[in-house]
Amino acid sequence: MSTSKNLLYEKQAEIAKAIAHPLRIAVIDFLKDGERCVCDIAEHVGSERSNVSRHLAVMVNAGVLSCRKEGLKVFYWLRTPCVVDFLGCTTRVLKCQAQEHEQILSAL
Amino acid sequence: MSTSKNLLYEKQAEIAKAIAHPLRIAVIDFLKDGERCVCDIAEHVGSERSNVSRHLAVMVNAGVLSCRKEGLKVFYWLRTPCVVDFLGCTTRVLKCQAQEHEQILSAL
DNA sequence: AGACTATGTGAGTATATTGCCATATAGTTA
DNA sequence: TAACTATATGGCAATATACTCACATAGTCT
Repeated sequence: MSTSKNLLYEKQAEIAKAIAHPLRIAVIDFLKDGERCVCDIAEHVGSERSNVSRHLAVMVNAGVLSCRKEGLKVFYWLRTPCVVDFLGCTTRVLKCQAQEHEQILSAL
Repeated sequence: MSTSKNLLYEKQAEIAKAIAHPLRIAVIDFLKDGERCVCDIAEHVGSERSNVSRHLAVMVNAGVLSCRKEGLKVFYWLRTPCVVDFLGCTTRVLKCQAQEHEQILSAL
């Protein structure tokens, strides 16, 4: 495999890693309707602000989120809405798994 | 947030985690054209078979891949093609980042 | 200026992930 | 049966990640 391909895969993995956490997925799901401040996000996902702030930084760093300051608050939003589509893909995978389990059960 | 939602987010994160590795993304990209055996995958991504085997197991466990045995070989394939779309999403994120960097450069 | 609110960060601990080696397992072929 | 090939797995060391607490920073309001 070429070096440029490997570099691409690393970058893509970085983005996937930035999504691959229950709390961060909860944030993405919360932000699909528009921007929110840290305090609202923290309350919604039920975690400490310092913790949420760090998770948000990870996603901004990977290019998944953007943010803007307004007074005391910092608002975050999805920079590329297609990450929401990915959540749809994961539910498809889960449905696929559930169907298989059903088939196994009905064969018992 | 409800407990069922949290359970969903955890499952979704598990799937994202199963994708979030350069080698595993290389595998997904390789499998988009159809099933392949471990030895072919290992050669293509340029890594040890034992290592590749473990990564494949992670993805099967998460429901991203399926496999079948044929003689000595084990063939793996994408169980839900939409994970390939996710790779497209990551490249969109990267393009978005590149454009921003360009804008910054041209403003210097 | 001083009190207050929202957010970010350093440090430490706990836990998870990865890669490598050696070895086990399973199927093939002579 | 013995040698061989493909794949999987146990154990270990190195590294990365996550959470919590305390504290720092920055903006607001009186």
